Amino acid sequence: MHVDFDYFFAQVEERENPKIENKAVVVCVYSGRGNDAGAVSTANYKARQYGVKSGIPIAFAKSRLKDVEAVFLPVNHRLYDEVSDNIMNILRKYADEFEQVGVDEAFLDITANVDEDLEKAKKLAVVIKEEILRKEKITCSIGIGPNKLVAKIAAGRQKPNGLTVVSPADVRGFLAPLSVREIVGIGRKTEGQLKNLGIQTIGQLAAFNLDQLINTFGKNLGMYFHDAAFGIDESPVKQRDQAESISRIVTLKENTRDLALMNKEIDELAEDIHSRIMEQGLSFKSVSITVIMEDLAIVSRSKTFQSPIEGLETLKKTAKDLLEQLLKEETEHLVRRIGVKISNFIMEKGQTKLSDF
DNA sequence: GTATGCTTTCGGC
DNA sequence: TTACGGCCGAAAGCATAC
Repeated sequence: MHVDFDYFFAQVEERENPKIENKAVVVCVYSGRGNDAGAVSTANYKARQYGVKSGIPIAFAKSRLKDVEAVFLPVNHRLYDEVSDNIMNILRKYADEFEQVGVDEAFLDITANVDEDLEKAKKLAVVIKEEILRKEKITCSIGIGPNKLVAKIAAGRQKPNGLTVVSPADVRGFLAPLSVREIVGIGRKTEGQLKNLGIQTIGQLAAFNLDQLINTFGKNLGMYFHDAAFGIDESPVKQRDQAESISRIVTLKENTRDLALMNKEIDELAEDIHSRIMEQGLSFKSVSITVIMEDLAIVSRSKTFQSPIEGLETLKKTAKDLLEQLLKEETEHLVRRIGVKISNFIMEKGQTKLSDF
């Protein structure tokens, strides 16, 4: 089973203030540059009718909604995290195995819980939806299928407040008309390569010769695509207890190439990230920086050490060195935003286990 | 030729 | 007319290993 909370941040805001729920609700990340500088994080369905969606500039959204009753709100992550935790705890109760994906999605293995009975599974989904609505006043869309691949695609078919059940017998027919892009692992580039082979739908992918797929994509990917087209996916629902990376990014007050100024920002970002990792008693092997230029081009650099990094100072120095090197290579533009990321986590001595690592 | 791991970019929300 | 966040994991590309 895959559960997806509907237009999550905006829905939480509607819940907090029901007066706005008939209006367009737009949750925004303001960059601090004044006016309406910033981007839309999420919008409710009323706003989406006017083309307002995640990622577009706030000023653009305002212009699209100028003739509509609309509410623009700043993101309140603490609130969304709390509601998310509450809902995740409801979901966890019903799962043999539970896998949270981000703040608003989860996979539940319910095979044993419903005795492999699809009717029971559907009833369980209704119970779950009712409990989440009653306790947290939030709707979600649920997909049920024989595996994660099918369940996730199913959850995306009917939104918001949807429930889509795909029985093993129906899997082929359900998938056949859908775009290959619905398959996790097929992005824009792979979609293009498949199109060159005359493949656009999952049905066409299923009908395609396996050997030729392997010739084009290699054994691993070729077999994965072939299986996926038939709705075959053995990947387990697996608890994730540690994020794979921790990052922070800021928008600078003004575009600049002043290294000293940017180094000060890096210090702050690094300190913040470092304090979070220390709380969890983890160390890390990789440091990355991301720079977004004035033309919004994104450039990044990273460095992986052979053994875990201990100190905050090493993190800061590594990030600053990466930035200096990057700016030597990118000499054309001013810098608009700057970010620091750590990954490749290693547990400190004395801890038992870090799953997946 | 394929697998693996690292680096950089992409894309969802 | 233009407008532009912050975070995460996935995808893509490449080098090297087997």
